[in-house]
Amino acid sequence: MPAGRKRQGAPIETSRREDLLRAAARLFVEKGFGATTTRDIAEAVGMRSGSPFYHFRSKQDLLKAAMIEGLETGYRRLQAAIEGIADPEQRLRVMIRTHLGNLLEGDCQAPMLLFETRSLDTAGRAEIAAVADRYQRAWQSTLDELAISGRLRSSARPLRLFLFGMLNWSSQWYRPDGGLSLDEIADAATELLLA
Amino acid sequence: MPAGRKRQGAPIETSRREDLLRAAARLFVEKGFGATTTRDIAEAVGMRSGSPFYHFRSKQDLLKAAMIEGLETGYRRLQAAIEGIADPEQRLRVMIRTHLGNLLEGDCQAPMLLFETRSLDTAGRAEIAAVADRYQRAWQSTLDELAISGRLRSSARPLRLFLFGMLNWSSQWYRPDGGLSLDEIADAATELLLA
DNA sequence: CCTACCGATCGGTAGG
DNA sequence: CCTACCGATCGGTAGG
Repeated sequence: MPAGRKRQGAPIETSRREDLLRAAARLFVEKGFGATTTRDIAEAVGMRSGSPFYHFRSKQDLLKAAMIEGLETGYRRLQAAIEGIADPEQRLRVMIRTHLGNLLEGDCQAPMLLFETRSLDTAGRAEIAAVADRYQRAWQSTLDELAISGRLRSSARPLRLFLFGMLNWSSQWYRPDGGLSLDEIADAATELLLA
Repeated sequence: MPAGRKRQGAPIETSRREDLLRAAARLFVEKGFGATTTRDIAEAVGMRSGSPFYHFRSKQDLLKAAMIEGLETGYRRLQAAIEGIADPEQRLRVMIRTHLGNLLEGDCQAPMLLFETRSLDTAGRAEIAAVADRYQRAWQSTLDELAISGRLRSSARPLRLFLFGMLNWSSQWYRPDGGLSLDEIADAATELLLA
């Protein structure tokens, strides 16, 4: 039986809701949305089976909330990282490194975004797409800037998609102890793109 | 009610088993393994709920069989496509194009391989990894050949991983009517890698 | 491959 | 947030 249950009232644990979001993200990535039960999630944070529904209306709602929170965190980090960087080459390098950080150092919310959008219902998918669009626009504008001044290796259309492929796929093979640091990966990807 | 059920004995439908494999692959990609029921799969080929278990011992078994079949088909196509191509640059180009074909023109078995290995049990995962290894080795040897003669843009370690990222990620954005053909994607990816 | 069925599990709720 | 619970669904099986 879970020994970690605490009395209420201790001000040290403010946000059980966020505990649920993080546990859900991790489990959805590990086992998939369909194979994760709301009981798994409850148990992961030391709750009883019915209690997640005090915080979220449904399992779908939990998925959607975790995704939106992940996207907004990632976007905030990206904006903070590139603030004030005028040179587009340097800005791209920082964006790539930050994106890898979002993906590989976070709490699984970014990988979940990549591989569980199919589990969202139609309404949720539209909501996510709107938030994701902001993230994409930041990239497109930096890439456009580089393309205009001829500093990209190729201005062909699929370049941005190739870049996201390279970076996002790393969530499938990256291991923290794998002998390849995030900085090294970021540098190699940047070099491949720049002329 | 499904109108498509047929009497047995007509020699035209030999392989109900393969129908199941194809339907399962498509559904696993669309909804995920956990969210797909064996009833969904049965219905997709016009069977009753219990009948898939005449062909496969379990849902896990169905997943494993579909993956192994997909891998072997893909490997056969790759070998057939590069047979007799001596120039490694041209060979790489053909491999890339063939891989995209496996991924985007097949019957969903390749995309399933990319995104549902987590749903396999440990034994199945090991079995798949062994078959997948053969596929990877074909790539590595061509890339090595190019690296030695200095024809790769970068000989850094993550290059093969970047390449698979670019290609595999296309299963997330490619649309047959999207104005970008498989040949164009393949050419763009090849150019990005070659010096 | 169908019929008929079982035990287990799951998302979700009422009431406190 | 827990207790206690419900209806529905699911993977799988026996017997033909």
